[in-house]
Amino acid sequence: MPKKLTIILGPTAVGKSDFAVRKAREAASVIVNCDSRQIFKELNIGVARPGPGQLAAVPHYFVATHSIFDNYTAGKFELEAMELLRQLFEVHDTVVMCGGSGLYIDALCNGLDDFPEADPGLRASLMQRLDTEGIESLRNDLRVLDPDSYFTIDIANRQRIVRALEVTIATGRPFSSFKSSPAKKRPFEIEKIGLTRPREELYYRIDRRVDLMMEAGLEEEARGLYQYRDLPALNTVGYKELFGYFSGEYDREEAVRLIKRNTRHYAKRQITWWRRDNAITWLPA
RNA sequence: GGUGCCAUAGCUCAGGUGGUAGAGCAAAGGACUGAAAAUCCUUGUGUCCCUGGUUCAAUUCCCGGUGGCACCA
Repeated sequence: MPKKLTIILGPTAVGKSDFAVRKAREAASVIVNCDSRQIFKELNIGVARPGPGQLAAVPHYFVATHSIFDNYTAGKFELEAMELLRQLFEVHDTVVMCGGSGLYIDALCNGLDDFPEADPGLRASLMQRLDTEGIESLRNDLRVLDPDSYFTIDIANRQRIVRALEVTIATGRPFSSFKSSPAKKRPFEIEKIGLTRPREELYYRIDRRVDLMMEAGLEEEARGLYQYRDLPALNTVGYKELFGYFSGEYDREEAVRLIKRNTRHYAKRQITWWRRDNAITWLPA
């Protein structure tokens, strides 16, 4: 029996979770989350984690299973999700995956290139240099150490420069030399279903959902995490804006406005990411 | 009813002594290989309320409308 992974994707607040639950029940199967924030047990309200009803209806994996202190990455997700799927396909012919993290989905479907483990302290020191010496200094290093990357990656993007440098320095091999592997072959069929809604409707749902999150106690949840606000995992829409309110940069109303706006921007970026993927079957939600 | 002020981008408003206009916010488009709900790049979207007049030319000046606000009745 051929195994099939059905991936439910689409912009935030489009209605993926409910759709995935229906899909999983039809197939008497389970749901594997591929949302980079719902995976954290410390984040609940602000990341619209599946509710008790949804969790009871269908077994969910990778929901609230990891910690914001773990330094999670797309690479780890690829490995862990592949191992999980291997186990699940021993029991099921179909598995449903649901989530909005485009990079995680691509990592799972096509695989990331196999970069060796990087030194964890290296990024911190590069970030330090970014602060003290400026981005131009790191650019110059990259131009010398890995000219190919220097001319191909987005030179205005700090994260890209730091990433290329950290791999190059840690391994002694240019970052660019790791890339270009063909897509990895997966031992199962992949079906991608993208959910869509008219932009106006999607934005209305986002605004309403943010209001509901605030009513549900998002402020308290964020307040409890304020002390950890520098963790990468807390650089997250719904939390970072409240942190700004807590630190006195603006009032609560402004924080809510920013959450709504940034969620809309996020949805737009997701739409852009998937627009180029013609393996997706698009359905109205 | 009278008088005054206002009418410009999706919103709040600048501006031009006549040559079709620009800020903030909002928004739109794009990129993306271990931070990805991250990070980065690009873009002003407009009957300047309507009609008529003056003028080579009116969004700008003038007459008259319409709508809004304020004050007086």
